[in-house]
Amino acid sequence: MKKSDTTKIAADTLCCFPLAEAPLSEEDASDLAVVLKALADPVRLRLVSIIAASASGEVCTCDLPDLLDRSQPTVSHHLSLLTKAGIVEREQRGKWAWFRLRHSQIEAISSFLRIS
Amino acid sequence: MKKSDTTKIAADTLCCFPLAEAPLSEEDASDLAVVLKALADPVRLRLVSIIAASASGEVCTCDLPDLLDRSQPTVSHHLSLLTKAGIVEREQRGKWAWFRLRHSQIEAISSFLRIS
DNA sequence: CTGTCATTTCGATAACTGTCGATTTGACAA
DNA sequence: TTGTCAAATCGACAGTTATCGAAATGACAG
Repeated sequence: MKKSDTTKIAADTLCCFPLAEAPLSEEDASDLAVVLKALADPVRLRLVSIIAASASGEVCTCDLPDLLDRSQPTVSHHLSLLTKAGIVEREQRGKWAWFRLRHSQIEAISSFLRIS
Repeated sequence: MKKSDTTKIAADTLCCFPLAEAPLSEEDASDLAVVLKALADPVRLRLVSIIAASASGEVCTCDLPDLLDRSQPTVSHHLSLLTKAGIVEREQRGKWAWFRLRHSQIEAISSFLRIS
């Protein structure tokens, strides 16, 4: 995959190299680590679970600083990482931005780990 | 869960709070992040894939510095993190230590993320 | 075009993480 | 008990990451 494509990191790696099939190359491992690192943070896990658990499946950025007890720039930073990792997607609607999960990417991670 | 139990971090959290069910508490999110962080590193991903892909399902520590191109203390450090996160388990056999995956923990992570 | 308000970017700082050489600990054989 | 070799811990350092206030950018209404 191209290193320059930052919007769907490792999507093709996830789909093509199940964990148990063969030892990962250094490059594939690095790509995958980017996606997993995006999830492996308490604030981002809460962020993802807030979106996942919301009735409408989407959340307005404007509510997140309060819900997460973090400043607005910090929330923006975490949303940016999740977006780059392809885990959430952003939609501008009127004055505010809304985020929803990219279920396919989360499912891809889940499948990748399904080795038992 | 008890913070002091470092050998099976978040195993009960993983089993009981699927991602989409409700927003994670700060504490649950921190516990989960520990497990995901253990996976979210290129060296540790390669380590896990090497074990998963091995015919016998286990690997001798003695081979790992060469396979991973890292020093013995560095490999030991990564193995320690994976063990604390409950992702691998260690068995002393004669002079060497062998590691195998704890499939249940990896499957737990996989299930936790299965929200689609 | 201008003002307002949401969001990102910048800059700085503290905390965390990966890495390795050196040392210590630990298991086993004789 | 002692010697040998594997593995963990220690100490140090470089690179990364989370965080926030301040400033810049961007979207929208009038």
